[in-house]
Amino acid sequence: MNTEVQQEGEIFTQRREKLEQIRALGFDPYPHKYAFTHTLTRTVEQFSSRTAQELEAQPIPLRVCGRILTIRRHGKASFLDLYDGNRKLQIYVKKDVVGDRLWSLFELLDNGDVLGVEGALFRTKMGELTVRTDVLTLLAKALLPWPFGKFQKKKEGEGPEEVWYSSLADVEARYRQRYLDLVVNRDSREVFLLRSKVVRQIRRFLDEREYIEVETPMMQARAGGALARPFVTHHNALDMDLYLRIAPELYLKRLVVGGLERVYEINRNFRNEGISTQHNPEFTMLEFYQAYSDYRDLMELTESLLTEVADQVLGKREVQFNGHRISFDHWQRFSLVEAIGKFWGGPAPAPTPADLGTREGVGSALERAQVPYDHAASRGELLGKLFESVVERQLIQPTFIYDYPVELSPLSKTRDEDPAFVERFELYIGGLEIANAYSELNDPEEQRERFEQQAAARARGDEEAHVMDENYVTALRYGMPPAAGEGIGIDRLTMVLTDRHSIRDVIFFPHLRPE
RNA sequence: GGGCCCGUAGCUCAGCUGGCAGAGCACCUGCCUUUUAAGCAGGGAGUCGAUGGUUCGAAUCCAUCCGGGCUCACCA
Repeated sequence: MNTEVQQEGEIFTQRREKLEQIRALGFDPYPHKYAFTHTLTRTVEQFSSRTAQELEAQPIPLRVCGRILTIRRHGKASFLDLYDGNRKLQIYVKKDVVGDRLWSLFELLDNGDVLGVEGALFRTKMGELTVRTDVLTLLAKALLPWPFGKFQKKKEGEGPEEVWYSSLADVEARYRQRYLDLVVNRDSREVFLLRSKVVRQIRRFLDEREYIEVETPMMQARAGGALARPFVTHHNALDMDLYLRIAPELYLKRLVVGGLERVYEINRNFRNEGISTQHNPEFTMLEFYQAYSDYRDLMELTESLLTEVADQVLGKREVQFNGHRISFDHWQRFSLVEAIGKFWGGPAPAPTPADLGTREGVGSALERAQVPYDHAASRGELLGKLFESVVERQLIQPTFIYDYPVELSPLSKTRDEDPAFVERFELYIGGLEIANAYSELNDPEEQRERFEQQAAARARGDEEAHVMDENYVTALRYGMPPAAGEGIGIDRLTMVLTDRHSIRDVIFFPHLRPE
């Protein structure tokens, strides 16, 4: 949309003239506060069962406020609807009652204006709960028109009986002018209210288990803890480049070394990579660490956590996502190698664990699945590639995939039975990667070697390889208790719980303009 | 970055085999003191994303650019 054209437009000019007329009448179009007695939502919910007779016998005086949705003018008496983003309430304004001066003000009101109304409840002939206005107060004049659409009575069922349908459909406008979207698209508001509840329930769950919430640096001298390209910024006084963090992991584990045995952080990570319906350059991650535990404990914890979140936030354990019915009562677990065989979609027969035991075997499976791959890559890297292309999108029901190749996991502890693999799992729901967790590598010398291998990969041109972090190795040399840690993508989890298919629909202000 | 699609009134869109720029909602004026998608009567509103080209004539055809959506690749 072109904001300049809109602001030079006819409606804007008309409304500015009305604003001047309002001032000329002696009203402040932008007063400081309004002492309401009831929210619109509370008014509707509390008094919706009162009959006309009850309201007449026992008048309920109140002051309410909200945004004007529509005005139905009838000469010397009019109706308007106020809206608080949740419920709307009808207001009746009668010239005889409010007097000439307030009536003149009323005549200068438009939809979108924020209004306070003092009066008493009654029911109209048609039975609608309505405030009969004694005093009306303009609380904020809207100079630009709101894209309110039509409204429609909802049929039988849950939720408010009326639903407003927005005429704001343009996707870019919905993101750029989220404030409009939040008011006119009821669904949008509900997504963000639900997201807030998800975060609150996660905090409650972890707090109940003796976790403490912490904050670690967003700007780091080395961007570690994940395999991704960072954003670079510059500190002028120190004259040094700093990186926006790609993960808080290495700092959280330093805290575990420091005796904070259960820590979590819910905060932003920044990754300088592609933008898609599943990726925003900044995204919110829950990351938590639990000492004296391994990744299997975290699988249990994750099941409990997400089941409780579903219970508390949705009130049920089933959710519709992308045309699938997802149940938080049925959790599956497969090793990565197992999953490749089970979900194999290429020509029969599916590769067996033995087939996948060699680099050549994995390479031939990739060829049969017609997946192009780097022939210089190691077996573990090829396994990861094969898993992503063959299995990932098929993981609709909550599924843990465990035991990842060591090459892909420089911070994870290897399995005792097979050091080519690490104790790591990822959780998939609805085809989305929701969580990533592992038993933390706490052997400082092995960690140092892993970093060196990553440094070698980086030297070969892999920009996403992990950087060496001597300082972190030093922390491990003081002895980190055995621990397991996990990251859960809050944005993606919200997508699943709200049936949104773009990450932009669960972030208030998503990044919009790619290069 | 590749592929496909889109950009016309404040909003949602039609018009696109070239020939006076349209509809609904919103807005303005008038009437209307229990309406509720209020009603009735009248009216205003556009750099057709931008630039260049073809043409007697371009919203329409061509090229380039800008912005957006979906999708593939990389990533969580």
